[in-house]
Amino acid sequence: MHDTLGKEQIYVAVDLLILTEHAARLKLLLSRRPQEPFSGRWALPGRFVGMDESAETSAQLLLMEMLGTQKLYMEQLYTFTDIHRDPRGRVISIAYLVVVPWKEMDPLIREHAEGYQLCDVETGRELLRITDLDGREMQEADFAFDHERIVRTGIQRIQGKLNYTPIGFAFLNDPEGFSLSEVQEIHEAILGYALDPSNFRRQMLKQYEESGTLSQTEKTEIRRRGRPAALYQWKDRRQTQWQTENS
Amino acid sequence: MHDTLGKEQIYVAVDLLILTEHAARLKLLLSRRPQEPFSGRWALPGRFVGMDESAETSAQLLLMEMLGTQKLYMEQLYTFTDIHRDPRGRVISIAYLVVVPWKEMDPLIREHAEGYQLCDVETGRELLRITDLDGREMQEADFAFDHERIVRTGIQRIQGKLNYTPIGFAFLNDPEGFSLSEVQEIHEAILGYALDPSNFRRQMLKQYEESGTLSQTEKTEIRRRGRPAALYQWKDRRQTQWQTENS
DNA sequence: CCAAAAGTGTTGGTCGTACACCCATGC
DNA sequence: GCATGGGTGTACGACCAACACTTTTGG
Repeated sequence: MHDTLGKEQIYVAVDLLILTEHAARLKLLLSRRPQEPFSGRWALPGRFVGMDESAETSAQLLLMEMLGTQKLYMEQLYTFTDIHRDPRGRVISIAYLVVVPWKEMDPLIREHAEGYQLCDVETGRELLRITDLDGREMQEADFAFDHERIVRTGIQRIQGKLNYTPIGFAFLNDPEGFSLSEVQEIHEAILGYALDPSNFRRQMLKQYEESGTLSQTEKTEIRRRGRPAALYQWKDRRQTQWQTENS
Repeated sequence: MHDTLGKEQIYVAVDLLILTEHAARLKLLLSRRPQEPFSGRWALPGRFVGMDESAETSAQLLLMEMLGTQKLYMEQLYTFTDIHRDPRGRVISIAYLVVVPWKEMDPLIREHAEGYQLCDVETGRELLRITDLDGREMQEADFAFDHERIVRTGIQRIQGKLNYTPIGFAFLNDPEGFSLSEVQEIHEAILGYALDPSNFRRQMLKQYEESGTLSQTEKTEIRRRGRPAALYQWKDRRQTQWQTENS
C-alpha cells in the first residue's frame, strides 16, 4: 500500500514505544525492518493513520494487531516531523508510549508479534544502551528513521514520570497482587540505579495508600528464601486504560 | 488555498498558544474567526504545515509573520487528532506553547497581528476563565474547533512546569534586568494564587543562582513607593530559544 | 514620621536518605 | 541456627510554609 508515497501530501503515522520489564531489566519491542528503506535496521512498530481514525485509535488498533489487547497504559509521547525522517516521502510520526506487564507480554509476543524482539534497555544517569537478544549493542545508526531519538525521548519521559505518577504500576498485573519489591525492581530497571527498600516502601505507601489506589491484600507471596512479602493491589479509579493529554 | 479540503488525505496544521503576562494577569492571543467554519468564534493562530517545513519550522514562520520575531520560548504541547475536530476535512493539529515577554508583545501586536486580542486568563485551582477585552467570559462553545481543549492543556502544562523549570523567566526581557517580584507576579498570574515573597525569593535563588543562570546585577529598580528592588539577570547557557522534546 | 515594598531571620513541621535493627521463612 | 529477603524504627539534614522583623525608599 505504502511502498511508494505521493509527493504532494504529508502522511501521518503512529509509532509505538512498547516497554515491559522482566528480571530487573527494562525491555523494548523492536524489529529488524525486512525491506527498504532502512532494510535490516531496528524499528519501532508503526502504522499509517487511516482517514477514519484518530491517532489514538490507530495506535490502539496496531496494539490490538500486535498483542491482541488494548487494555494497556498508553500515552502520547511526542510528534516527530523532520522533513527527511522518511526517505519515501513526507511522513510525520506521532509516537506513543505503551507499558505492558510482563505476564501479558510473554504469551502475547509468541502468538501475535512475529519478527519482533524484546530488546534489553540498560539505563542510568547519562547512559542508554540497547542490546538485542544476542547481546549486541545498538548504535544510533542501527535504527531506522529517527527511531533512536524516539526511544531516547520515551525513556527520558518515563524516568521523569516515575517520580510523580504511578506509571510504574502499569508494568504489573492487577488481579494476582504484587509485592512492593517487584515494584521497586521495575523502578530500578527504569532508572538504572538501586533504591533503598525501606524508603521506597514508605514513599509508595504515602503517595498512593491514602487515596485508596494502593492497598494491601490478605495474601502473601510464595518465595523460596526469605520472609514472604505482603501482596498489594492497585485500584485505578478513573483512567484505567490510557491517559489524556492532561497530567 | 484551504477553503475546501480534499477528502482523501490528512492535513497537518500547527496552532499556537501564545502567552504573555501584564499587570498581574496572564494573557492569551486569540482572534475571532472571520469566516466559516466557526465564523465569529475564538481561535488560536494556526497554519497548515507546508511540504518543505517541519512542524517546528512552520510554527516559527507563523510566529515570524505574526510578531516579527522568532527568538521566543517555544515548545511542542500536544497533537490533537480527533476525526471531527475540523468540519472542512481531516486535519490534525500540532499545538505549540509560546511565551512572549510583555515588553516585546506590546509593540509587536500593534504592528503585525491585526485582528488579534490579548485575552485575559484567570486561573486557579480547578478554575479557568478566559475573558475578552470587554470582560465577556468565554465558554467552551465560544471557541472554534477543539481550541478550548488546547488552551486548557497548555495552561495545565505551564502550571506544572513552573515548579521544576525556569519557564517563568521566559516572560521577561533579559537585557534590562528584572526584579524578583516581577517574576513572582508572573508565577502568581499563571498559578492563580498568591505566593509568599520571602519564600519565593529563596526558592528562585536556590534553584537557579548556583548554576549561574540567575545573577544579581549592580542596578536597582526605580519605583514610586517602597524600597527599590535589586535587578537580576538571566543567562541562558544552552537552549536560549526553544526546547527539544527532552525535558 | 509614616506607608509601602524589599529583603532577612526564625521556627516548626514535613520529607528524603542512610542505616541499624527486628521478623518470618527455607534449608 | 543461619542465610535471605521483608519490613519497622530512628536520627539527621534539607526543605518548605508561615510570619515576625528589619531596611530602604517616596511623600
